[in-house]
Amino acid sequence: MIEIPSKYDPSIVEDKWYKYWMEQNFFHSEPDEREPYTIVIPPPNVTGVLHMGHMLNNSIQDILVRRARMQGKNACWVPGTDHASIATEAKVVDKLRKEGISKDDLSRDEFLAHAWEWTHKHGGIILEQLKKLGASCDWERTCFTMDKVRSESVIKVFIDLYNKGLIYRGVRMVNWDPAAKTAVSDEEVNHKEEKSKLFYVRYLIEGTTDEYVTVATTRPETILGDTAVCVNPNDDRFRHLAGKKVLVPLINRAVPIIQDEYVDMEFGTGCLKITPAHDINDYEIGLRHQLEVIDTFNDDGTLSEKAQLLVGVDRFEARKQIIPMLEAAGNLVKIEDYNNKVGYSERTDVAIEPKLSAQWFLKMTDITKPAAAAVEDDEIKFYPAKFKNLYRHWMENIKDWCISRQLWWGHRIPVYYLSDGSFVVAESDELAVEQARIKSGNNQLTISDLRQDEDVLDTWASSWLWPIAVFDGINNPENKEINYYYPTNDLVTAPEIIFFWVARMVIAGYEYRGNLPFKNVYFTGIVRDKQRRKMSKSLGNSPDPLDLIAKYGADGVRVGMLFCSPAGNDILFDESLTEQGRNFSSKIWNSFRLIKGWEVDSSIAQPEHSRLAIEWFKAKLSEVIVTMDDHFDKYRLNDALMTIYNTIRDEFSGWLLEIVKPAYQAPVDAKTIEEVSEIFDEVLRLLHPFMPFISEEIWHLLKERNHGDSIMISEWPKAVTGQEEICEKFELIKEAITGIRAIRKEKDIANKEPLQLFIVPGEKGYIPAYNPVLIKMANLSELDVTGDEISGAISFRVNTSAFYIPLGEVVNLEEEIVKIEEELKYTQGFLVSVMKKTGNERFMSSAPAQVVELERKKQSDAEEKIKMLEERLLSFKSSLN
RNA sequence: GGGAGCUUAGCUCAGUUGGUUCAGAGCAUCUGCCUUACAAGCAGAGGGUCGAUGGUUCGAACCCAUCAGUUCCCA
Repeated sequence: MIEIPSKYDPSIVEDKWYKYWMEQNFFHSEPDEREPYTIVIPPPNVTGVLHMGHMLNNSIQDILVRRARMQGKNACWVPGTDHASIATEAKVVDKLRKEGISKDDLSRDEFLAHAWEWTHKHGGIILEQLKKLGASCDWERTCFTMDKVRSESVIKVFIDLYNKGLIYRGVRMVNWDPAAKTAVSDEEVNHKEEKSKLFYVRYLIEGTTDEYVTVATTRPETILGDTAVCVNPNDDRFRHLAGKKVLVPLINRAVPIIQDEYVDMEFGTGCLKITPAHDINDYEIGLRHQLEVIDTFNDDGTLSEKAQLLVGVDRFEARKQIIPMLEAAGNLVKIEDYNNKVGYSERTDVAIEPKLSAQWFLKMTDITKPAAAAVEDDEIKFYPAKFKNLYRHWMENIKDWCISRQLWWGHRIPVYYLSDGSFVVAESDELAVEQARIKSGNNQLTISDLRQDEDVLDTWASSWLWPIAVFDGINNPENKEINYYYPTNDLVTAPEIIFFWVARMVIAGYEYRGNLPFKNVYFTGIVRDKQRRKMSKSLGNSPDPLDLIAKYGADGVRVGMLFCSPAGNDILFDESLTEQGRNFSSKIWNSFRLIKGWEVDSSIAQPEHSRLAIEWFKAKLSEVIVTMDDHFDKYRLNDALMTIYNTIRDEFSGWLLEIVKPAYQAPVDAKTIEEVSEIFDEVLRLLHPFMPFISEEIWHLLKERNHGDSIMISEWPKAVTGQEEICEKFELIKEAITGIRAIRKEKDIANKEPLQLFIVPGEKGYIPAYNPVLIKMANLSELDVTGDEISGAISFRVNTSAFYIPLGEVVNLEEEIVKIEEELKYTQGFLVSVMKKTGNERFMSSAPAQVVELERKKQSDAEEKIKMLEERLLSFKSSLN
């Protein structure tokens, strides 16, 4: 026999089996006649490293994929990475800066060479880390959002949308990130409440020497770009100013006083300065009144030449410096404290500057319609469903999507400008030249006469195609793979990217496949620490997942994370959870060691108690399978895990193995060991999706397997129906055993010491056939069924049967009486509550028949039990006298 | 300001179309055990007016209203 180590060592076992699975090519999928089951990974940033959020998210995907595979489906989990334009570009810029190289000194191609070098060096580390977790991805299918196929897909889609008239170029107020020097989408702006100041500044009315209007502003540095002052036309206070002009402080530019209902008469002074270049509302007012737009900022957030003053000074520094200047000029009236909301860039965390610029937009109003309906009608199901509301709200308030970014790392916009400012849109330089020649009528045009748009596309403009593009469904819409694997089944992601990614994938799915991209979306929560703080590098509260795996095993970490994570709820992670996971591994391992250590004697017959226990456990297992399948169907993975956790710990180890366990150093019969091994096999299969490694290890040790066998391709167990009665009966035996254990503990009687048991059977609660189990588990020397009252015995009841353990003088009769009186009181109270219903005509007539039947049964049971208790009480009392 | 959600045991959460005295799980706590698989364990136990108030109903943790607290999203 193989030597079984007393401690389970996950590190050796996990590496061994992952290697085996890879060698056997178990993760790889090809289209065939089986039902497909597909998941595409939410591609992590190519240069990212694994964090706790990835651990949770990918554990869940692996659980789903592994179960589907065991169910006989053709499971395919496509891995890959995202080029993450802003994040990656920022990292590369940072790295170059540390080397003393400024991005501004590099050409586009030089910079991209650095970026690719960085990508090749750090790219894909995260995918290697996922292997440690046990992720059963089809690695042969690994994709990257900027590889050849995906890039071609993105460009093709841009051109297609442009040709459909859905993409347009427009000068708009965008969210400008002065650190990254790019526009970002509305979704990438976080608003934060801030304590700031409200500055009251007075503007001299032109043609007077001492008449002023006073405005209130939080951004005095933008005064230099003012092109009007605005009041509400209904505001009597300012009626006399109509048609006049004021002088902008410090620079004395004359600007008109205009009237617009936008102005809130209650706020500030009721008089608003208008800076169309630097505020979205001002911009719109400017459009209405045909105001001049003066952009006083550079791309990096410093003041530009047009500001005239403080040129080159950063916007925040300029705010500080302009105050004393205004004061000196006599324009500052007062300063108040004020709370306002400021937008910050999600990527760089600097304050967003509203800025006018030419950008590319995708019209969203029409193409979102099928996508909105799909979720609304539950064609795509969200788990938990509450996120439907969020999705609907966004869809209903959708704005055009700014898809251009002023970056180099990404998919360059396939727009080529001619010298006259017109442009063509084309997939390649060659095609662009061809089109440009037609457009201009000049056949001599070459690529050097064209200038390609400098901008790249928003990262999400590639990831929204992900479920299609990984199967090359954009470039080759009729290929075998896309037709087989698409639509995918489940998407596992975070609610925070429901707009960025989920919604847009649905939109793209309908636009390019005429079909949904996935059927179910499982939203995981955010991994937080015990104090509910988000896990982050800067807080240092995030453990390194690989350290955790090394310490507790991947299996331990997987279940540890899942223990506390119902769908959509944040998970409050604590290392004690992984500890619990590891302890569970240990428990399973020891159960295995126990049965493996038994000596088998094929000459002995199977004891009755073993037969009964095995019969029961098989029945129990059917119930467990039904429960687990139900949990899986509802995506309640933590409940499914909890079910198998309790089954293994309590039912399998605590009851089954304890019952069939032979006496010390005694052998076990062949039938029992055979059946228990089969049961163990089945239990391990139910466990496998959650704990792939230890289940595989024990599965192989359990019996002789062939090379190429694996639990991961074994069959997911199926339930047998009609097992309820066996389970119910067995629960009564457990109750009796527990009752005896409680007495042992109360009276301090060691388990070794055999006890006598007398039973006064009632209609329910005692089943003679199970005596062998009772005798073994309660360590009984004698079991007698009697009609007589037992004196000097301590008693308890299961249903209407009474159990007595004679203990002579130890027994305190009065205590027994008190105990019975309490039970009686409880049961009587119960009966009263039941009779309230059965005695109520309206209940009897209006409640469903099933409920009424149940109540009747409750009533008769309770009445019977009361009768029994009263009899006992009477006889106890008489023996007391 | 607009929208959505949440409030159940010390903690994290279940509680499926109202129907067992329905108040539940895991963890934590307490008690007793190193019982020859497992102390990373076993056997037991305690603990909640289901945020508050009112209403609907034969019946409410569940449905409705109001209030309080709290979280998130959007502007």
